[in-house]
Amino acid sequence: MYRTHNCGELRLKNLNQEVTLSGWAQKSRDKGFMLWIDLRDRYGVSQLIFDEQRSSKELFNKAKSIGREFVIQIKGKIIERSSKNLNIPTGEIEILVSELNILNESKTPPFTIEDASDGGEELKMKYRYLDIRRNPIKEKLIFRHKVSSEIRNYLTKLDFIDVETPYLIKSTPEGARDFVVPSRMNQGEFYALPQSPQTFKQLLMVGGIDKYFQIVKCFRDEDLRADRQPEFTQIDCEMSFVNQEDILNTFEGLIIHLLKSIKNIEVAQFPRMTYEQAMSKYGCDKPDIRFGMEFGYLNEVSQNKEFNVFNSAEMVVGISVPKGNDFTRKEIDNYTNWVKRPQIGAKGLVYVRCNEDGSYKSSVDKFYDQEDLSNWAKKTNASKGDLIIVLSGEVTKVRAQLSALRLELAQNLNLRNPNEFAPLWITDFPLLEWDDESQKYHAMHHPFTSPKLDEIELLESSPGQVKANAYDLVLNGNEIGGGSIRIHDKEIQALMFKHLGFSEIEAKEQFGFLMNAFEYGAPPHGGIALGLDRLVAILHGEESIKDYIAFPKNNSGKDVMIDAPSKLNETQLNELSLRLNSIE
RNA sequence: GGUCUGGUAGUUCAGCUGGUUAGAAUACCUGCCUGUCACGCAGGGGGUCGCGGGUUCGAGUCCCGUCCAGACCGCCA
Repeated sequence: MYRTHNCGELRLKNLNQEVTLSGWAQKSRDKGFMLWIDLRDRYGVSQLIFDEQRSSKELFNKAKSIGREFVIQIKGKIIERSSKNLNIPTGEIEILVSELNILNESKTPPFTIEDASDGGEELKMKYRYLDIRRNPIKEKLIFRHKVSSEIRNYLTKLDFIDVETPYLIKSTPEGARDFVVPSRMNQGEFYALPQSPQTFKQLLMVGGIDKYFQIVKCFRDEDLRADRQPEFTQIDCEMSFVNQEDILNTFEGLIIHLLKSIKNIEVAQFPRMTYEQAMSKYGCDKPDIRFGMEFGYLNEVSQNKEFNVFNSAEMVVGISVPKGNDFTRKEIDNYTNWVKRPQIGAKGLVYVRCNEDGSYKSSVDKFYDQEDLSNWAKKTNASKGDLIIVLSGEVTKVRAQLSALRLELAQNLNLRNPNEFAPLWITDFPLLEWDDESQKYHAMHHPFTSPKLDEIELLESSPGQVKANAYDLVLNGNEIGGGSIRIHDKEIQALMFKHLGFSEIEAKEQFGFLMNAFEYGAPPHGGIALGLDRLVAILHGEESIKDYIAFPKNNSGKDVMIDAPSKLNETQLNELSLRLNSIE
């Protein structure tokens, strides 16, 4: 037997018990006459003690030879410490070791296995298995498990069933780039890994599985970010005989359940906002509503004066920064430079200081009098002591710029409290989105999303105006899920494909199986997919999903630990009848 | 595809406007230490300054190229 107890559970009440423990030697403190080893396993740390008087010379010397991260097994007696450490749960006891067995030696690890490690990101990725031994990473994995098991509990209780869908499926040109897998048995042909099990879950609805869920890996061959990995996990759900309201309520309930069961936080009913409202109030479709700073539109009160920058702008829009009048000139200059970076792309910013005496001091005093500025303050809800920041330009650009600045300001003013959770629904997304590159409309959500039926005639005349029965779940400024009521009528589906620029033949080739299924009594249905990695990270108070994935990829999509992706040898290529263009 | 930041000891970093033998902390090794828990004290070993080229009497430092890492923009139905 390797162990009778784990390293985290022993307390004073276990005094005088004989125990066997196994684990890793985290650290030894050799005091000459006495030697302590911190023995660590998944559950905690227990202190082992060896000394000149109570331990045999042989045992004492063996203990001295133990290096960091040796795997050892010991037998010993629980004794009370004569100097206690109340910082750790096991700090009142220690184990007087009588037998020591080295199960495995270890090289000195390249970084310290401690809560605050000295290792850098890259190194820790390369030795991910050592990083996982550290509490912060280990706890994140455990936290993820808690979240996913609560999700299973909640959905199972509501009669959802977990159905697995295939990973080797068909490539489609819509949406993100597919990861592609060559077929050996069907030479020259390729599978694609799913970007989501979308069509399969709809087929399950046709199959009568009226409540489906799956916690499932999805794959997208696009560039990475802190919150984006090429393979990621979705909580994929679909329901039949439901309308949008049913779905929102069901999954609002899921988030409420998670916040309650995991964070012990009660949240009220989620606010709802249409896409149009969100874009107008916050300039983006995933607003962080933990703080205000809503957009104030200033065209009326700023144009037709002498200031040409604003006069020629399509949109003039500002936000009021609470207590922003405290900013120094230098801080404001820094924000000016910040918005001028190519990533933001603004030409500059106009600011108005709202002084405590009720007067205004702006960077455009030459063009605007106190009354003008007081109108700006009204529009942006600014009070004394605030700072109004105004940007101008094309609608889509200036919204994105001011939205980014709003988040940056809130971040710096500590208004984005990671322990506060502000979920909301964004509804009524546009059905279609114009794509400049391909010069055609494509589905904003996906091609199976149902249009608002009363707007369907607009598809011909002004396709950009048609709204969809589509919704996103937003948490603290992050999109953590999105879904829609699907089309279940083959005529409407055919109409959609037509408007997305598919010929009948193309539509049949790519989605014929779905349209066939719709010939056999497809129920009305809809669903949602939530990003598990993101949800877990945000619930844990972080934005980067990397540490919540046991073995993540780096910035360029590589796994530096196993060195993937890697080259195929000639034999493998031949088997697949693939030949590489010379890339060397 | 683009913008920016970084690459110096096992590790994390410092190294100014170019100038003796490239430093600190930590880790590692040795010795000492009668209750440590970030133990302490003394000593020691450890460097192709990412790589290639250039400028210069002289390059870790300046220039060009390149590779790698990270953040962001594009992209992500």
